[in-house]
Amino acid sequence: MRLDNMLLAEGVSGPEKGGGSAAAAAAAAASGGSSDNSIEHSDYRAKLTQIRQIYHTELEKYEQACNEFTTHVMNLLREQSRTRPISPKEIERMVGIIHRKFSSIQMQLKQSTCEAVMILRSRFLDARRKRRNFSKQATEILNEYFYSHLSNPYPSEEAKEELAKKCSITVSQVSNWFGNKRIRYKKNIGKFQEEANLYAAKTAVTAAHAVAAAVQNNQTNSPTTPNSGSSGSFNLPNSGDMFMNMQSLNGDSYQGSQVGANVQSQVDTLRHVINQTGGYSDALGGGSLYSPHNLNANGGWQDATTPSSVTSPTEGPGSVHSDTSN
DNA sequence: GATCATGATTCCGA
DNA sequence: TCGGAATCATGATC
Repeated sequence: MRLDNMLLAEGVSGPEKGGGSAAAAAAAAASGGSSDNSIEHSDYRAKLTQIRQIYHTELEKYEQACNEFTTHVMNLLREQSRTRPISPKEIERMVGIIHRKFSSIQMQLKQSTCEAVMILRSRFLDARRKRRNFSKQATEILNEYFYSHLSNPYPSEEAKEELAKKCSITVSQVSNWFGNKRIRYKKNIGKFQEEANLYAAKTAVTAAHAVAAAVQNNQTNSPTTPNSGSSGSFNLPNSGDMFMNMQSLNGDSYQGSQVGANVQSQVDTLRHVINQTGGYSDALGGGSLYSPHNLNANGGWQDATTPSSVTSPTEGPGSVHSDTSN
């Protein structure tokens, strides 16, 4: 029954018209539905049609053989009935045996056809074989998210869905991408530095605006806010202190508020820009402009299992930022 | 065709 | 179940 269903689903058995179209549609869906696969899909359909033809030919042959053999046995029994009495029940039993034998052969045929289809599918539709690079836009969106959430590059389910929608890929592809990105970034931070610079610079203006707005907002709400001497402008030469100020802003004045949450992610980017402007030297960086400050001593991401808004990304063991104000 | 980049899969541990 | 790590398989570039 399962074999029948599968063959039906694959378009091997069932009505001839449109045979394999469902499978071809599945193929299109599996490979992202891009039109550049149409040649391969037609190839797939051709092979499927070939399997279908062989299956039907063999099936017909078996049915014919079954009928012929049944007739032959019936004739033999008829001849034997001249010498000994043969009951209709015996004839029925013999026919039953023959049909069972042939149906088991048919089952084998179905099984091997299924196998052939599975092999065909794996060969043509295996995602690994059909790997396609994401579009430039998709990669940019993913990278922007990654580098702007560097302190905690673990998007929530909602964020993954949002990214998937934006990039026209699946949620699992987003998960794969972040999995690969995290591990490759961690393995070779130096290699990704340039990329990080690019995306950090891209979002720097936004970050600056967000932080400036936050600072202004903070000043409006509490005029006696400490560490707010620069009035919203960035004091790059002393960026270590400035970052502490931002930490203070984020942690003290805006903790728990929506603004604070937004600023937090922007801060990651901004910190990077600060590093790039030469105002921040990293003792652990080994000459690296973009220091792996978000990785803890064990090589894991800081706060990997806790929301980034709860703990400061630069706090904790191994942080070289924590006491620069002294 | 060698090499690198990258998306997907698998295995394993927490 | 999720994420890290290793690996595979394919695409892109030279």
